[in-house]
Amino acid sequence: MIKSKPRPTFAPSTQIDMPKAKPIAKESSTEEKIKEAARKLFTQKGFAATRTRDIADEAGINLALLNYYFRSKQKLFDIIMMENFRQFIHGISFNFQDKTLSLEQKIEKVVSMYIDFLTANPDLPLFILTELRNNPDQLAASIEGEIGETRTELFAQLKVAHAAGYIGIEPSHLVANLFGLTVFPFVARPILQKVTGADDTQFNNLMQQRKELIPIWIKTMLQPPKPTK
Amino acid sequence: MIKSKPRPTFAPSTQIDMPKAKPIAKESSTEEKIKEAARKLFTQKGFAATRTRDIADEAGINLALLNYYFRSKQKLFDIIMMENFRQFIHGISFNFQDKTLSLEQKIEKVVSMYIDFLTANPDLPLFILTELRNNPDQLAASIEGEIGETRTELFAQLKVAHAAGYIGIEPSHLVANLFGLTVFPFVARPILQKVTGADDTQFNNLMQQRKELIPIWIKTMLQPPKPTK
DNA sequence: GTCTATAAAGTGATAGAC
DNA sequence: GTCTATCACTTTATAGAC
Repeated sequence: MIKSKPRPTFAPSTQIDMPKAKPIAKESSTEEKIKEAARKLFTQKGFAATRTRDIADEAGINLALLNYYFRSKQKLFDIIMMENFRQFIHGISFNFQDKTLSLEQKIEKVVSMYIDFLTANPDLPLFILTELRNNPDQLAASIEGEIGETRTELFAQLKVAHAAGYIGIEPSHLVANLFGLTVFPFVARPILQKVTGADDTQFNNLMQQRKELIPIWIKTMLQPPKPTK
Repeated sequence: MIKSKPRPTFAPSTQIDMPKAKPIAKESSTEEKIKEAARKLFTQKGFAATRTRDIADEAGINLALLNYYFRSKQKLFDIIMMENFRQFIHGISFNFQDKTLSLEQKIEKVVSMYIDFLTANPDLPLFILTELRNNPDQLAASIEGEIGETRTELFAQLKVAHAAGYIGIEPSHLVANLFGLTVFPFVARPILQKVTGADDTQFNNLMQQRKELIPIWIKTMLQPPKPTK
């Protein structure tokens, strides 16, 4: 049972469909099959290198159906892009908003959660970084909407803490280091495996180790400068 | 004075032209203009999103000339790709082969040189990472040729040093951290600027600071575990 | 060497039958 | 809702004049 979807002659091109609550949870509808195929290919190869025909083949349906459901390649991409991006930053937002956790605890949680997430979605960060460079402003609003308040507040707190000498690192460097240490290995995975000679299993083991190691390294950076003895 | 270039009917498609020593250094020949235009567009937008017409326009010449000189979009791309990649890893190779430097000194030099290099070529790392994911094996040989011996040797030394307890970090993590801390900020620059609120000048200042900071952080990681007192 | 014109193939999107 | 057939346009590449 699939809902009918009228095709507007002039769809407002700026509007992006938000994911709707599905009335039937388990059934993999045609619309959903197309979206999953599109997510796979767009995330792996990017917008320009992905052919709509390949998406249709991957979904096991006809090319015409793709346009029937999503009207255009661009609109389908916008939906995937938005969902990928929300997923990518949701974990940060979620953990950093938890006021019962100390800064160290927040870092531990975010690192651990992110390493699991990236292990399961290895192509996502490079996709985000690439397409975000192509649409510098499209996602400004998206970032604000998802983590705007938390970001502003947390960043202000960190700046105060640094100015007062409680932490020995500027917040900008802290953010760069936290995500550099956590995300970069997944982005540079092919090079790293080549350089270190690690196979897939060894690589995953190394990433698991980093759940413990990164918070230790970050904590050291956080320590205020020692008083000259 | 531009050299004539016969067009073979069946060019071996796997062969990639190596950069040749130019007899005339200063003159910007048509061939060179095309290459520079191609480098700019390919590096910014990737292979699939770049049109040969755009390259021709950017170079100020006709589309037919591009094919006259480089035979096909793919061959032109292969040349740019190879040159970009060699440039990207040359600095590492160069500094790590200098046997008069200690490990700490090598790290200082590589970080400093790389931050200047990435500041001048901000689009290069994302290009390398993206296109390298698309051609996993094409560059395996290239890495080996450029830094193969040095890599093997240095990595073996680090493993011995770690096993003997002289350094407190596994070599794989050291490599991941060194390049994560150095390269990642440039790759994630749009996000970082949004999150930290830094403008372009402030961003560049932060990167300059990291020339001093990253070696300090890395040195801390290198320290062997303290004996339990 | 450089151009204009055009071939040849690819690609997004639609019409219309069922 | 789903399909086949096809249009309209883009893009790479070549032919041939100068």
